[in-house]
Amino acid sequence: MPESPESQRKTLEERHQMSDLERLRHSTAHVLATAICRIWPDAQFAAGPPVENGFYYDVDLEHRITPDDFEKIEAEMKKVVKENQPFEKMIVSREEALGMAKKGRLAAETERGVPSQYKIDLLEDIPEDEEISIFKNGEFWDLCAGPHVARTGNCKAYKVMSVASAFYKGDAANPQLQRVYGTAFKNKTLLTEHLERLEEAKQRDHRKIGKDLDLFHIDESVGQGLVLWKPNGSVIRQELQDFISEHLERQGYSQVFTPHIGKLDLYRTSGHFPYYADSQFPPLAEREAMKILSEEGCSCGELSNKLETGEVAGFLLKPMNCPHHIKIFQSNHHSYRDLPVRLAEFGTVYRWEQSGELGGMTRVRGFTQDDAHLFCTEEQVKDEILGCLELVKIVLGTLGMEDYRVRVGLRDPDSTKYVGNPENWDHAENALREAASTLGTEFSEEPGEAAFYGPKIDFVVKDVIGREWQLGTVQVDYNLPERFGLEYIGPDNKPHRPVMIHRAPFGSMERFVGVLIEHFAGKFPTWLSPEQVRILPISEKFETPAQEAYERLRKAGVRVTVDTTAEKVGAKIRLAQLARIPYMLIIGAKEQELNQVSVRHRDRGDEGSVGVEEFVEKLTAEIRSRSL
RNA sequence: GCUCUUGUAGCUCAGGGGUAGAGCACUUCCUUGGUAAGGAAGAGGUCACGGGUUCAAAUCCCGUCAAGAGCUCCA
Repeated sequence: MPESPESQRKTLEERHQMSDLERLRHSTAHVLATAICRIWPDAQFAAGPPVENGFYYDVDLEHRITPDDFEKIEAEMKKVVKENQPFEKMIVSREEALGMAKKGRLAAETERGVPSQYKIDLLEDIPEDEEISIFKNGEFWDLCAGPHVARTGNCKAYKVMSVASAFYKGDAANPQLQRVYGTAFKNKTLLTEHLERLEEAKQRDHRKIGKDLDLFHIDESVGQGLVLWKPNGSVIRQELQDFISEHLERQGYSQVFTPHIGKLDLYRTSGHFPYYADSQFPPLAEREAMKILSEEGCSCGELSNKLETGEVAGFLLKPMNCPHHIKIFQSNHHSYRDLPVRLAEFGTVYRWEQSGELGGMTRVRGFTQDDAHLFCTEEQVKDEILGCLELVKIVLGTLGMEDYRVRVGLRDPDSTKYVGNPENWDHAENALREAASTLGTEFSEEPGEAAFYGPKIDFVVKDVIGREWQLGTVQVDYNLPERFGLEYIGPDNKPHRPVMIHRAPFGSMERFVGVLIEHFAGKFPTWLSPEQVRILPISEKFETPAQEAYERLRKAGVRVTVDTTAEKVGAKIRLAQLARIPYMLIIGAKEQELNQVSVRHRDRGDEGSVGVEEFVEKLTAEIRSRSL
């Protein structure tokens, strides 16, 4: 995640550890600023750091920079590079720096009538004991701690990528600046390679592949962020559910089903309402109450107030499954001998995500979690967490997703959004930390990433554009058992409070499948492929043997079709390839005579001909083993 | 939610003040073939929606809705 440098100020020491590439990109950011400054001298610059795939510079400017301007900016950058200006560092006192900023001399080529306002502000953020430096390239002077490459001539492989807006210092209360993104590499070859990679990544985008392969559809008239799973996508989802269900069975889970709504009071108890009302769909008021209120001429605002205070009863589309599962747990008395109780449900939840956040399947407003809640004793917590982690590892391993990172989300000591007592938090955080250390994978502890009710372990993967997505998650919760007054009877014949664990190995089916589409670039392993085999008769004459092979495969439970169109095999193969179908069976005179089929694999190509029985045997073994 | 960009056939896109165009997909016919595109004909669109300007709007302006990128957010 590109952090804004202001909010996460780097120490000078950290800055000097900048890699060569970061240094180059940082310098190229200065070249960009120099160019922009020459084209629009009234430009006011804020910060311009290197980021994961390049750099950006934030600029406040009357003129709206559009992609049409990129060529002009790049041409001006080229001149700056050609001038081969040395980057010179000058140590100045705070007063000198402030003086320059007031004359508009910072992030500029000359003194200007107006002060360099953002630089003045940034100056204030520099700690008293830190040295203040100006970096000059040619006439362009900028407040900057460096480090830089030797000369602008080193920055010869760059590209202005995009322009977007960003809040100054990442705070929505601040003015919005234009953030110009660029990238830079040591040489043109590396730059070209990078651009090609980006182009490839575009081809893997789950929104594109989802359309090409008919996996899902999002319809304007249904609503933003509400995914319609088409038949092909549904096959994948169902296969994933069956897969995980086998492991749930093995691990002693019980499957449950619960409705999509619950009374507001339920969520008052859980703390989700009205505390998180902004991120929920608005409540549904009861019909009778609505009628009375409308007769009284009650406004929407009043209604929503009455719903919040509880004067009017209503229901909420569930933002989480936990309260329902808790009520299942509470519907029986539990002995310590019953624990752990593990309740699993593919539970659909609804959250009112900001419109600007929605995208494809990875950020949606209605989604199905492969959810479960474990109710256990304090002593069982650790083993149960390990069981959950095992599940996540099985999921990621089976799908060949190796490129993930593990994040232990802890509470932010400075925030007040967390509920529950600090002692329980310490317990829970320690339990997770211990469990994470048994993973055999590196993990990072990140304060502030905890859920409001407890700490968690997240498995985070990147999508094609480098954005990170939380998939699998395991969360320890001491809070909800407290709020709902959960208990079990211990060996001492006294009531005790159980601990709750929330976990979802996939996270949500929508997000997981979205990421999975990109992971496989649409080439799902056979067991997940919506269409596993397509039979391609060479001409109409061979439709009978094709039909026989089809029936045989159907009987074996294979998802198979026959392409009977009046096309040549070449065309049929092309379509099957585009549909990423794992196996094509070609049947012509030769095969008919030998009672065989010619096997073509989408990646391995022609694999020669075999008898149908033999093919069915190998294929079903491949599917059963869920091999990659 | 904010800023910018975009919205034309099922898909990918061209065009652009004088009432619509290509390729693919679709339908029908011809072709009966050997590992990534055989041929012909046909059908398909209130140019996202609602206003405004104009003799005339798909085209210009405003609003709404939706999508994309980034920011903010994400129990």
